[in-house]
Amino acid sequence: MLQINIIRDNPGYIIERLAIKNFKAESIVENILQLDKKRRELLKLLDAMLAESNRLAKEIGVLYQQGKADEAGKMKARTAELKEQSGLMSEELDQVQQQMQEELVLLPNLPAAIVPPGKHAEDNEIVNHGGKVPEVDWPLLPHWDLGSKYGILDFELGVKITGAGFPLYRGKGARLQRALINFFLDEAVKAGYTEYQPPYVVNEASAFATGQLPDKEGQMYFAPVDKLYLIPTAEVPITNIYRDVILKQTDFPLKNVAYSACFRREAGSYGKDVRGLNRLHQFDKVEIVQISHPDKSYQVLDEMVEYVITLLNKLELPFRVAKLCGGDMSFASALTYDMEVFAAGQQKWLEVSSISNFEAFQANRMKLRFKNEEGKTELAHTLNGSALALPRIVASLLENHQQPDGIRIPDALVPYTGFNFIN
RNA sequence: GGAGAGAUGGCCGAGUGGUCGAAGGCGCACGCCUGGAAAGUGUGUAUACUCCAAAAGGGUAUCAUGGGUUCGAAUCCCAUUCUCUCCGCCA
Repeated sequence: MLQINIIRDNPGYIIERLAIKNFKAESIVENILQLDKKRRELLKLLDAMLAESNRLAKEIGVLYQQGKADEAGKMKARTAELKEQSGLMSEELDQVQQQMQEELVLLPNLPAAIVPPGKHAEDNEIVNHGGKVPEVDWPLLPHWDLGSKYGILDFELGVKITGAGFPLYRGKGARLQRALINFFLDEAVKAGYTEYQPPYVVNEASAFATGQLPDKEGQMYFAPVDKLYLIPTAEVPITNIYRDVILKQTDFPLKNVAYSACFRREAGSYGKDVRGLNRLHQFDKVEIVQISHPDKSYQVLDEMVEYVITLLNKLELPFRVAKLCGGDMSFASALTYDMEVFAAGQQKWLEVSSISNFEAFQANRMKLRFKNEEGKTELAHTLNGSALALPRIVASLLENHQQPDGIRIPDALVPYTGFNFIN
């Protein structure tokens, strides 16, 4: 959520910047400014009324103490009148404030200055790449074929037990999952992140704070009896640690990492993009979250991208890094880098991590602040990214490291798997 | 699930209708003291919105949350949520 004072001070700038995200903000900004003006007018009147009310109440108290009950009684008429008026006015104010809030949550975050203009993924800028795409003279299989060939992945069984998008991992396939989770967590801890084990279900307030509610409600699994949501990412519980918190400057940088299963309904997904492990309803992910001083957040973002690159290098996967264009960025992000790995069996690039700086956008919504040099409270910046999401990493690992007679495990992972070949 | 007790500032804790945004203590910040530190001592120390060109200063709201009674609520009433204790159940 954008801060109202920024909109008030420079509405033209907001409209201009949001155009980079192909978002037409004119009418919303106009509505917000009007509502804000109305709100402040009402607030001024209401406060004056309440102030008078408070003053009279005190005077009446003094009169009673002095035994002047009849004088006090006369003043009560005025307070009753004030009470009725202020009641009506505060209802009106609530309404205006709610309307303003509804408009405010419609505005996406402003893109950072270096975000390239553009409409689609094709307009993204590739800013880095590495690793080698395998060149072999035998046919490379997609991971779903490799999965059944070596008995490590079972999609049909998942359909029987739960439904599409809930595969089972078996034998070395299951052990590979466990190894990757531990590998990612250990690497993050070595890089200075604090490990957390969060709840997998969250309440409404948490889902709202990270922006899943109200508009992405349909994307989450929901347990109505207890009004709890299954998390779509560990970002939700981990970022919510800091909801309604005022940090000290010395708390920065806050670096957290968490493994969790992630649950996504993926309503509306279909077709070839959802084949195999490419898109699932339940998957494993290790997520990194940083809370940063506003002056440092872009430095932190670069650091996070560099960190994920080291992971991809250790897994010996061909990758590329894209700086997202305005049109491809998410609602809350100010700058996003997508990390993609090449899946040689499908001949496709798969997104395995999306690392974003949200600046103060999330922090504003969940009131995450810190005391700055002058002792004033100021919004902190939040950042997060996958490091990494397992299914597409597994897909790419299987497809790129396949041999005619099995699948090679990269050296960095062997201490975690306990084996170096799947056949 | 049943019965009972409770929820006050960063923390502990006082406060049962007015002078209470809230005693006292701890913590923290700054100063004094000291060669330096500790101890001691003094001062300060919630958040949001808003008025004012800004600073200074003022107003309003907030004692779990929402509603009610009252001229006036941290204090009384109702509902909700959460915590603790005991009983039951249980990996």
